[in-house]
Amino acid sequence: MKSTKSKPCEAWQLLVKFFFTQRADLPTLASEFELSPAQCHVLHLIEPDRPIPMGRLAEALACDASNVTGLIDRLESRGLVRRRPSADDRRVKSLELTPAGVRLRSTVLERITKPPDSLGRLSADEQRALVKILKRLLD
Amino acid sequence: MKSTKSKPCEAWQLLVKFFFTQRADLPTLASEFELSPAQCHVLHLIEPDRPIPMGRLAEALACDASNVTGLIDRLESRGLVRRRPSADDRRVKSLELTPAGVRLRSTVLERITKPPDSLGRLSADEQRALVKILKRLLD
DNA sequence: TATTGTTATACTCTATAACTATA
DNA sequence: TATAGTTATAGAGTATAACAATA
Repeated sequence: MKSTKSKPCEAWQLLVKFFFTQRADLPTLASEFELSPAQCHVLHLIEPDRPIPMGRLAEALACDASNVTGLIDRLESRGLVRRRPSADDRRVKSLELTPAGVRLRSTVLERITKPPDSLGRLSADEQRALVKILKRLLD
Repeated sequence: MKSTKSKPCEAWQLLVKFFFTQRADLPTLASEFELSPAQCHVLHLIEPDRPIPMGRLAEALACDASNVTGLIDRLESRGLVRRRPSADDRRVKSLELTPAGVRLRSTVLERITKPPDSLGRLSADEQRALVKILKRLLD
């Protein structure tokens, strides 16, 4: 009952492990930039020059819309994000990164998994294989 | 400036994306079992038949030890985890899953990334490659 | 009427600091 | 003195429900 039938499981067990490892690291990493894990997540989701309505951000975060208000309040008060009224529908507010937000996002994303350390040990072939596989997983 | 020099980055960018996708999914998934994301994390870290001192769990979660008290209080009150005094050092309390905890952990871990859906589309070779790569990344 | 975002409320998660009981 | 876990406290994250403005 050890490694008999569970061939397809090993891969996902490792992916789960990777996920939880990253999850444990995120608070420390985020605090380097005085961000919370959730704020990092928001920064990741708001791409530069791609305004996103608050409701769609809530969807992407898979959380209630009421959270987004406070989350964005805090990021906006730090000058990282802006609320912009939508032209089409005056109920909708779109979110966009400020220049400072764009810079911080880029810094955080480069920092979040340090490619030289772990990925540098992969051969070019392995990296290509990994990219191909992850693309399929995320499609 | 699209795919010129950033060969090693694509892999980690995808891993980051995978991580945040999973992070968004976790609250919904956890709530299926009336667990919080943090409780899922704890359940993942306490392996069956492997008691772990509270302090070491705090380390693994990369959080302050004071959190673990409340986190474990709630899991213990649901009968999923037990506190056991350590024989060597009476200050230390070790944590272990109850039978119900072991069962729930297994269910949650099977559910957390549904292997048939995304991983099932990978060939055996790809799965082996993925396992090999992830093992290196996590070592 | 239905929808977008906000507010009010309550609970969980989290860190800091002070405490206890052991060592 | 130092360490393991707890308690007290405060702030952030989260969901639910009720609300305002707009559609």
